[in-house]
Formats: sequence, structure tokens, C-alpha cells
Amino acid sequence: MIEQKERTFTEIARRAHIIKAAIEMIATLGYSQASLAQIARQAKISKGLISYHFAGKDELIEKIVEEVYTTGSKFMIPRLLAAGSGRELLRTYIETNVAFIGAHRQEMQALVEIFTNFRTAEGKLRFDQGAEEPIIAATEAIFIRGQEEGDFRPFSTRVMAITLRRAIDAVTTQTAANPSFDTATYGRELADLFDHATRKEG
Amino acid sequence: MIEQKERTFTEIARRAHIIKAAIEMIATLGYSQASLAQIARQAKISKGLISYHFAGKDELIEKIVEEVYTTGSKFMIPRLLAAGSGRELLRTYIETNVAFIGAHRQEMQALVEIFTNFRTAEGKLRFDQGAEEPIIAATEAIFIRGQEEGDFRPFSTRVMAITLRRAIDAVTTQTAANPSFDTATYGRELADLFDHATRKEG
Amino acid sequence: MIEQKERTFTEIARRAHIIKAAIEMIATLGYSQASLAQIARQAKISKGLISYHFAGKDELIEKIVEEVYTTGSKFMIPRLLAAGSGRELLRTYIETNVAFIGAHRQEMQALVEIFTNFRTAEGKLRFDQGAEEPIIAATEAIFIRGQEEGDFRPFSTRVMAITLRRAIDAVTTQTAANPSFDTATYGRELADLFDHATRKEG
Amino acid sequence: MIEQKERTFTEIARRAHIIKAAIEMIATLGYSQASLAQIARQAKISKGLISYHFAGKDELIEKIVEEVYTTGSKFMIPRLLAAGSGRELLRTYIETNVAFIGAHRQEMQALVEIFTNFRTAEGKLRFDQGAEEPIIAATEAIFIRGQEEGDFRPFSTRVMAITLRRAIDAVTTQTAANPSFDTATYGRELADLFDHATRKEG
DNA sequence: AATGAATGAGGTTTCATTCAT
DNA sequence: AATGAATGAAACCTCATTCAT
Repeated sequence: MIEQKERTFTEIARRAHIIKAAIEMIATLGYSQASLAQIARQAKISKGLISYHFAGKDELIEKIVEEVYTTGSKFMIPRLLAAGSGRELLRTYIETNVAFIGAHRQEMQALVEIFTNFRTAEGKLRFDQGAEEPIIAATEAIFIRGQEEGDFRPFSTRVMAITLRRAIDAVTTQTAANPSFDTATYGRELADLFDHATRKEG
Repeated sequence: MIEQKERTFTEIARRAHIIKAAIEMIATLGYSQASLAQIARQAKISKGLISYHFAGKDELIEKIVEEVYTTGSKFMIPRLLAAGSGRELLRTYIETNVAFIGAHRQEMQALVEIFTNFRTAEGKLRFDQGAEEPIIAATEAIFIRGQEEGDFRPFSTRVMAITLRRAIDAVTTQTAANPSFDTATYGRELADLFDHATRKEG
Repeated sequence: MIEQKERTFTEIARRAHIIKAAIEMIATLGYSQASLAQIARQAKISKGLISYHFAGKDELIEKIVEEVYTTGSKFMIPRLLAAGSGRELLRTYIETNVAFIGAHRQEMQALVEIFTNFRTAEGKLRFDQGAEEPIIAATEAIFIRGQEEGDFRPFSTRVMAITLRRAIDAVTTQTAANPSFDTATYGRELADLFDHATRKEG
Repeated sequence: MIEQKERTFTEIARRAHIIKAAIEMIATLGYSQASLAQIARQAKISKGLISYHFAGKDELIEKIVEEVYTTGSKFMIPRLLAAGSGRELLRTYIETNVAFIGAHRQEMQALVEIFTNFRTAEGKLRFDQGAEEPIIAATEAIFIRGQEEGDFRPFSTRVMAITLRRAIDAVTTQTAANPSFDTATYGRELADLFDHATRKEG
């Protein structure tokens, strides 16, 4: 375990406050325009206070990602565990993912901005294709198991997994473009689509 | 026709030269790191010359997009016209798109960077979901016609079109992450996937 | 006497504790890197506490100088009083000074950093040549007396005093660069050097 | 040879102009107060122009050191070559060094500031005792040769060299404190001092 | 007596843009 | 047609200091 200083109540609240403002600015203005000055203005605090609570901009961004991931896991894991397997699990996986995006639009928009822009000091994307591999692998596992259990037809599980992940990511773009976008319907349609794409022919 | 100043041969060549350097830098370093200084260095010319040939960085970026779009149209339109309709057209559409991406990796990577980063002075994405609508509509037209002609099952043509576009876009990410990525195989698999997702059940 | 508030035992201890930490940081990191944050971290207290005990960074620095001066006087004065005069006093003066530096390396390194960096609000060195004049004068007094008593040859006592002071200061640089530097030997050599430089020719 | 782009006349002039302003500010205000903003103000140019001509503050500082070193070599080497050996060389060495300092007061004051303050990114002095070793060694060589040739008495050449270097450095402090400081007289006195300190008795 | 929270000034650097030549 | 020179805004970060608790 990494040693970690205990945080006071105020500190926890402030950090959450700053993270919230940062998510809003990144989602609204885009990564590159979301400067610490902008975030501080949004949070109605001084720039210096952000530096006081976070080692640097990089740490702030990392914490945003952590936070959204944690929220996402708490939302999705119990729902997925409740599902059975094969076709049912696939449908649940898709609808749960889409539902989460619908319920956390700004967070997800910020995440997309971060993934496509946040770079290390050496200039490489901090969250690149490599960073997404675990997620793709988890998705692929659903397909592999379905094929083994005879629910799914033969197909490239990797191509299917990549396609599904991108289809889910597309929801974020849609919600950004259209505030009244109906994620529930979209999720059902998407589940139908992948059900047909994967199932054994009668 | 929009009025357009006549350009000398030298000017046309220089603009192409600059655009090429800009594409290389954006694809390699990412949008935000591809400063005019970097592009000028890559092109082995002075920064001032870029300003001389383009009204500003914005115009340069716009021209990159135009150029790649033009190249793409020239590549794809004849192939699509040669295809029949229904399932065959869908397969051709997918494989042609993927083939183009495989053959123009850097251009496509630059385009993705531009689409996700280039913003107007007001802070809105210059190429957002709205800008993609014509492409989605064209894709959707394939599905609508297929359904009308009885080749395809009933489904939301819009959800299918969005999903297909994203699946095609994913190829760019894959080629960026893996230089030896085999686009032909990937294209065939993707065509199979959408064939199953759309076709009428026996 | 300058009026002085009475200090509690705790306060005296805390001030000493902070001064010690400050000396360590200035000697180790250099004046400009020895921020109050660093000093507080070293002392394992909060930054605020430093401000509580000292009017500002300036006062803290002044107190460091005072402290080292006091320690130095206590060490050197009795030894000097025990010495006779002329050549013997000169040798004792040199060896005592060098011995003190050898025994208080960190303090002396901190002092050098302070003397070369600490500036008043107006931008002038707080401890400049003027501040050193009393020390030079004291050194010069040894030479003047030696000349009057006929032990020393005629020479510019001021040039000799300045040279000697710098030669003694050099020991601090040497101990900083080489932890196993032998000050006793160095002191003897230096005493020989100035003995030859000053004494009447046979 | 390190490849080096040719510099235009303007660039050479501007760089010299900036270096001059930087020397003035460092000598006057001290290293830490001599910010790029201050230097730009002194040079009556914008901060950006300094960045245009120098890769960063570090490069500017390095160039100052180079420049003063080059000037110093041009001044001193011919004079030293003209000197004979033994006692005469020692005297020439001292008087030439002191004369150079007297003629380049601000440059030398800036140099002292740089040597005691300029640190690498890792926090270590860029020009520390190690960097001075070659100069000390060169000075020591004079004493070693003098002993071998029988001009000088036996003594630690290293202690003598360090003491002499510090005595010469002291001139910079004296000129800073007193604008009408007479370096010629001081140099002669210093030469006398080291002549007595080194010469064979009897 | 001591802490944590917060500010605001000032530091270096990067960048698109403008302009004289 | 092209360059080099120059600007000014804005970026992130560090720091001494202040203040409520």
C-alpha cells in the first residue's frame, strides 16, 4: 500500500469541489482551454489554492479519471453480477454502460477530452490504446465465454469487442450534441444490434 | 462558385508542402504540440512563410481537412458506384472505408486529432457531431434503402449508422497503436459483423 | 539594552528547533531553495508556526546569523585571550578560526549562503562588505600590533587582513566539497603561510 | 565540433545586447532578483525576445559565463606568456588577474553571483568547487614549478593556490563596495604578500 | 501554541501573430 | 516569395504571507 496522509474534512470537500469545477470546464471548453485559471474562476477560488490541494495539473487530471472510474465501477459492477450469462449478460452490459453515460454526461465528456489530450512530459498520450486494453479485454471475455457456452456464433471476439466499446463511447458524443438524447432507447437498440451480430443462427 | 484568387504554381506547391508537414506533426505529436514552429521546422521553412500562405493557423487546419476529404472522395466514390445494393453495398462501403484508412494512416490520425481538438474562437468544436451528420446520413441511406428493398431486417437505421461510423473510425486508433495492423482482415471481419447485425433472419 | 519580550521555555525551544532546521536546509539546498515550506517540512511543523515565531523570513535569517556568531564568539574568544601576541597570536587566530569552521560545517555553509544571497527589500545585500568591516578591522588589529611591536615586516595591514579573512572563508567551501577534509592540517599550513607572509626577514 | 547555425548580424548584436543587460541586472540586483522580466526591462525589449534568442534562462546564464571567460583569456594569456618564471611569473599572474577584475567590475560581480547561485534542475550548483578545480590546478602549477626550479620554499602548493585564488576573488567584493577602489595598488600589495609567503629564505 | 486554508504576486516558458526588409 | 525579429497574452508553478480556528 502507498502511504497516504490523512485528509481533513475541509480538504476532502475542497478537492471534490475543485474536481467538479475541473470536470465542468473540461467538458464545456475542452481540455486545452480548461486552464487552471479557468477552473479556479469556475470554482470561485484562487489559482494558488488548486496548487495547494494538488501537486500539479497532472495530479488533478489523474484524480478526475480515478473519480469517474470509481463512480462507474460502483454503478456497474453490482448490475453485471446480477446478470446471468451469454445473451443476457451482453444485453445487461450494454444497457448498463449506456445508462451510466446517460446519468454522468459531463463526467464522461470530460473523460473523453482527457483521454484524447492528456499527455505525459515526454509527449505521449497518458491514456492511449494501451490503457484501454484492459477494458477491451473485459468486453472480449463476455464474447469468448458466450462462444464457449454455445450462445454465440463464431466471430473475431476482438473486432466485436472494439466495435462494441466504440459504440458505447459514441453515446457520450450524442449526449453532448443533444441534451435531450434518450439513452434508454438508444441502449436497447444497441443491445438488439449486438444481439443480432453475435447470436447463433437458427 | 466561391470566388478564389488565382494561385501561382509555386504557391500551390508551397501550400501542399506545408499541409503535408502539418499532417505529419499533428499525427505524430498530437494537435496541441503541433505548433506553427514545429510545423515550420518539419517543413524546413520559416514560421513567417506559413502565415504568408495561410490566413492563420485556423485556415491551415481547415485546408488539411478539405484535402483529406477530397482524397477520400476520389478513392471511395468510384468503388461505391461499382457496387450493387443491399448487403453487397454495405460490405463494399465498409471494406472501402477501412482500406482507405489503412492506406492513409497519418492523414487519418491527423484528422482524428483535428476533430477532437480544433475549436472556434467561441470555444466550440469546429468539427462536432453536427459536422459529421452528413456522413452519418449518407451511411444511414444505405440501411434505409436496404430495408426498403427487403434485404435488411427492421432496426434503427440511425443507431446502426452511428455504430458503423464509430467502428470504422476505430481503425485509425488501431493503426496508430500497431503499425503492422492488418486492415484488410479487419475490414472483412467488420463487414461480417454488420452483415449479421442487419440481415433478415432466415 | 534593547527591550525584549520575555520568552517562554517552549518558545525558546521552538525557535531553536526552527533555526536548526533552517540551517540544515540552507546548507543543503542553498539559500534560494530553502523555502519556508522546505524548512517547515524539515522541522516537521507547519509553515504557519514559523510565521508565529518569527516576524517573517527575514527575521529568521537574521537570527541564524546571530546564533552562529554567538556560538563562534564563545568558542574563539577564550582561546584568543590565552594567546600571547605577535606571531603566536596570529597562528592561534588562524588555527582557532579554522577549527571552529571544521567543527561547525553546516552552520558555516549556511552562513556563506546567507551572506551571498540575503538582500534587503531595496535589493542590497544585507551582509555586504560593510557588514564584514568590523571583522576585518579586528583581524587588521593583530597585524598593526605586530608591526608596532616589531614582530612583523612592513606591509599593508588591510590587504593582509582581507586576504586572511578570505583564506579562512575558503575552508567552508572546502569542507562542503569534501566531507573528509582535514581542517587541522589545513589550519597549520595556513598559519605557516601567513607566518612567512608577515614576518620580519632574518 | 558541435554544429551551429550561422547567426545573422542582428542576432549577434541582440544576443550581446541581452547579455549586457543581464550582466548589469545580475551585478546590480543579485542573481535571484535578476528575472527575465527585469533583464527585458533593462534591455528595453520584451520578455519574449529573450526567449527568441536564448533557449531558456539557463542558456543565457551559460553564455554570460562563456563570454566573460573568453574576454578574460584574451586579456590574460598574452600577458602571462610574456612573463618569465618563478617569482616573476607569480607577480605577473597576480597583477594581471587583479587588473582584469578592475577593468571588468560588473562582469566579475555577475560571475560571482552566478557561481554562488546558478543551480541545475537537480538542485546542485552548476559551477561548484569541482568547476573551479582546473583554475586552482593551473595556479598550483605555478607554485609547483617554482619549487622544482628552486625559487620557492617548500609549502603545500594546494593550500597556497586556494588562498591565492580567494585573495584574487576578494578584489571583486572590494570593487563592488568601493567604486574608487584602486586595483593597481592592491595588485602590487598582493603580489608582495605572496612573494614573501613563497620565497626561499635567506 | 499551532495548524490548515487561502491568496496574490511574480517566476519561466510557449505560442500565434505581425511586420520590416 | 520568404525570412528573421519582435510582441504580448496566457500557461503552469512556487512562494511568503495572512488568517480563522
